[in-house]
Amino acid sequence: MPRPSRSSIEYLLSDLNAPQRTAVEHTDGPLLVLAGPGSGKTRVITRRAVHLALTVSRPERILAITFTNKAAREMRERIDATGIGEGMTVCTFHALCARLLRIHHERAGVDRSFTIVDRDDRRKLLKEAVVAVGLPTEQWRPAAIEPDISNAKNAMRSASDYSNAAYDWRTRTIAQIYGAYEHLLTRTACLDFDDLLMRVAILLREDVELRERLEERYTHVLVDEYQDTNAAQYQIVRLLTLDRSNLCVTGDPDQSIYRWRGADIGNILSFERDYPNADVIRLEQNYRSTKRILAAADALIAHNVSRKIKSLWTDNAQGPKVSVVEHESSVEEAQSVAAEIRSRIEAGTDAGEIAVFYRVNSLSRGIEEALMRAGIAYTVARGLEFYNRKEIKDVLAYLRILMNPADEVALLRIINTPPRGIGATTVKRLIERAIVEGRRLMDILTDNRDLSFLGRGAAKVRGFGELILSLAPVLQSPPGQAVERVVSESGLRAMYAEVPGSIGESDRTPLANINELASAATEFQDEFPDATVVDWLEHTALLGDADTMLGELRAVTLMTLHSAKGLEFEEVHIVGVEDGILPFRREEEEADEEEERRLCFVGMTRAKQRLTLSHARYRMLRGRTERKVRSPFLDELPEDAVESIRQGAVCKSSAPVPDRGRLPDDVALWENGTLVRHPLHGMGKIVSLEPGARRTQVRVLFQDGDTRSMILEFAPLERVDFYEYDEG
DNA sequence: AATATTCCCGTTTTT
DNA sequence: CGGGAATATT
Repeated sequence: MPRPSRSSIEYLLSDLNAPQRTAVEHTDGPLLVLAGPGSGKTRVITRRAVHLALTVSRPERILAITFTNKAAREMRERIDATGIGEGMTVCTFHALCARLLRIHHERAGVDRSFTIVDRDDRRKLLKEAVVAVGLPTEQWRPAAIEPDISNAKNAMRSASDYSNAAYDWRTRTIAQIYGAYEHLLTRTACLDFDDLLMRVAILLREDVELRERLEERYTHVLVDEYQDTNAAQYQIVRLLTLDRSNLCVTGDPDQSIYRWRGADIGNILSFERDYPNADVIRLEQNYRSTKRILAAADALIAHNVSRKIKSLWTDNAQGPKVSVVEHESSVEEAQSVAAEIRSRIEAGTDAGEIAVFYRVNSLSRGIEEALMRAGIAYTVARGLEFYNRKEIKDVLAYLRILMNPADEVALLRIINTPPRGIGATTVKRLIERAIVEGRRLMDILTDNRDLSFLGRGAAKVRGFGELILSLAPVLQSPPGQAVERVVSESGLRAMYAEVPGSIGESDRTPLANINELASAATEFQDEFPDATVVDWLEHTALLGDADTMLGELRAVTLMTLHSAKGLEFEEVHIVGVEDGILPFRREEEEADEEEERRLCFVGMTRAKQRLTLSHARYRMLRGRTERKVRSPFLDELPEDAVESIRQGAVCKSSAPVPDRGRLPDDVALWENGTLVRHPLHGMGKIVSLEPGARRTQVRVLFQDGDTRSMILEFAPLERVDFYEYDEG
């Protein structure tokens, strides 16, 4: 370990302001860092970790916990860059818990080979639980009960706790389902995301010896985004720092936007009560936004009551006023945003520095259409991501079943994928047999016993059992090779080789995705040479959506206000700032006004230079045009930082948007082989053309060798003549 | 077993 | 309006 040299510590502190420096140099006892947006929080937390490692502790004895993989990775990289991070534990809550449960599975009472199930699988199991309890799944939809059970777990309430506290018909029924669900999880040796936290919280509470051992190991614990911790996470943190209290939490109550997921803003608000001798440091200088943007955001959030007062300030320029724009309709709003973006790009702003935020995903469609028409490249950061793709889940299911033979969800997923003639009836018989004999489904398949009760299906099932047995050794090989073998020997590769790939914006074929998964596994094994398949599976299970979406494309980014947290852009447009949308309100329900205000605050503070909030008088929602009223939040913004505009002004002053939303007149002449030019991809040739009701899907082979599919009505394609093509 | 059709439902989603 | 899932159809 390098000695704490004077120069390296000087270096750590050199570019920090006074409160940042105090936070970094603080070494003993509880510390709360209230960090406003853009105040250099990540810098502080990483420097602090390194500083501790250099002075009063050692890297191996420091634990830094984040919420997202992205944050963990970022912190890890920054720490590594100092050369002093080796051996430090930097990970997400969930990764930490998964690791602890894997190591201490016996004490925790979980199967050593447990599988971590994602939301889809959880819903499948929930559905099965509803059926098991004998209730109709239409009335007790898994998606509707899921939050109840998830919240219960986040609050560390077991099925029996829940049952005891049940107060009406609905909660009593859910208690039953919860019980059945837990039973299923145990039988299939699965844990959901919430279990990871709850189990560890309980383990630490009950197992004093283990708790003491862990606290002994980690002299200092750092927790990022503390405002988003739930009860289980609170317990874990608390129990890890019970004696020493060397706990540093950073966060911002004003950016707590996950209450609906169990986050308890009270955890950060009452930190000083929980840790009476806590020091509190406020990071109030903002390095991101202009004075006006900050003033507007600050005035908005000042309307909240449950918060800790901060006085945000910045040395940055005054900047242009924040625009509040009223439009007649949502269509005009979208067009106006597109026009504004276009002129900003023409003026030299990098498209990747521009973002459009909205409260609900359904608002993205209109924006997308307008951007398409204007020929502006964009990406939508949406929920459906890589690891949720069917083909990916198929591959992973094979590995899961090899690791955890009790994993019925995985087994049922692949028993007939690729199709091997094992139909619904056969599966049903197998399940019945498993229940009757009280054995695992998998054992019946692989025990090589009499399968004659299956009739015609017997041979197929036996074949499948043999396939699984023959694949078993891949668990011993490195992840990359394991994936490779599974993909080829299961027949998945052959199966997906024939699928042409989904039509739509994504040009990735399932096969390409599978290959990418294989290379991801190989990369993983290169990075961690000792890693097993089990390690890699765990890694993938804990990898979220947000991790894959961050493409470094030079495109305008569209995303929800929630996913905007932690990011920053030169120019931000927030659309649909209307009562009922932001703040969001459901019928018969009250809006959580303070949380919605925080959400708006988060969105506004993402902007560095320019910020526009817009609303429309009429908006098409769920196929109906609704009358909309501007959000009350808009009236909370200070007049001197804001400029209110009625739709006309902006639209007229900016250049008209070229309307590409129509087919070219000579579309009848467009056919396979037609030569085209695309502003981004250059010359190409149409290789397929499928007219649809509203859209004509074309695939174009470009000169760079790539084939891309696009919508003829919207794509900025130009027809070119043969001789031009030769020259180009 | 794969495809067509109808029906239902509708926030946000770090892991 | 549009996606997903459950059902109907060949």
